[in-house]
Amino acid sequence: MELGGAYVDLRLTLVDSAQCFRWVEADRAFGAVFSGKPVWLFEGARGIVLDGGDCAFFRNYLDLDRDYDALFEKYRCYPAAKTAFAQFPGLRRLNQPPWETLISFILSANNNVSRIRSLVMKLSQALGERIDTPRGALYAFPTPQALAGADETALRALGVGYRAPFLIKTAEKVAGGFSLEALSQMPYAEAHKALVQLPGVGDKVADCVLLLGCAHARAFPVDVWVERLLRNWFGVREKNRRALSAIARETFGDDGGIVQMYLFHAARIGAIAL
DNA sequence: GCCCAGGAGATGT
DNA sequence: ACATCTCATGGG
Repeated sequence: MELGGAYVDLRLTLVDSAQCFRWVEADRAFGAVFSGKPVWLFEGARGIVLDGGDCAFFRNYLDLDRDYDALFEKYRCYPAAKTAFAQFPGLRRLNQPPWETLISFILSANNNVSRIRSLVMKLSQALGERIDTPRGALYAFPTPQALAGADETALRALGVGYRAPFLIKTAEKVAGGFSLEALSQMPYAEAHKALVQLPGVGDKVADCVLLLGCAHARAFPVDVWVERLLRNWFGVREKNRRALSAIARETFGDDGGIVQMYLFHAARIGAIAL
């Protein structure tokens, strides 16, 4: 089934941009499990082709109904942003399920991208349902119940280290009724305040979850790369990251988080100087 | 062997 | 409120 819409660079969007850590590549297609069903995405002659899964869901997942050309126009007055837009055509902000975004970014704290991906894969293989497809085996992301019931020692054996109790306690809260779905309906500030109540979730992880899992495009995560970038390209003087994020939200406004994604990736791979 | 990684939590001031 | 320490692990 063809999704249509603008050009999407699947490898960049699903893997290399480090928004998501659970897609596997096989035979020029990208596979994962959603709602218990295997899904493969690949680039066809007339746009993205979806094999399995719901068309409307993946149109939203890939943010296909957003006008990125209009967004580029809106923010091209910032030289760093203009450069990043030109470097990465086909990069989209993913709208992921909030649960897997939450757990993935708890794992991201003080960690590197290749290891985050390795941990997400190991978690899925250990605690998620296996589904065999013609292109190979896929594993579902562990459910809140599965993770809440996991043994801390077993999680540590997978390599998650000191984050093991964070994962279990947060999973217990979600399994116990903490509504992640409600976050997308709240104002940004209220949703952020609710998220940082969860163990292992600070300001930065909360912003990643809001931006990539809760449709809050104004959320502006500030990590080491974005901090340097804001100081050197935008002359921001604030000392701590909370203040930096607040200034960035005021500066960039409603779609600032999407700009952040381009800036982060450009900074991380060295495409723009810091 | 050392430094770093899409930081967060605990503690001390 | 703000600065400083510690926290596992393995990739580069």
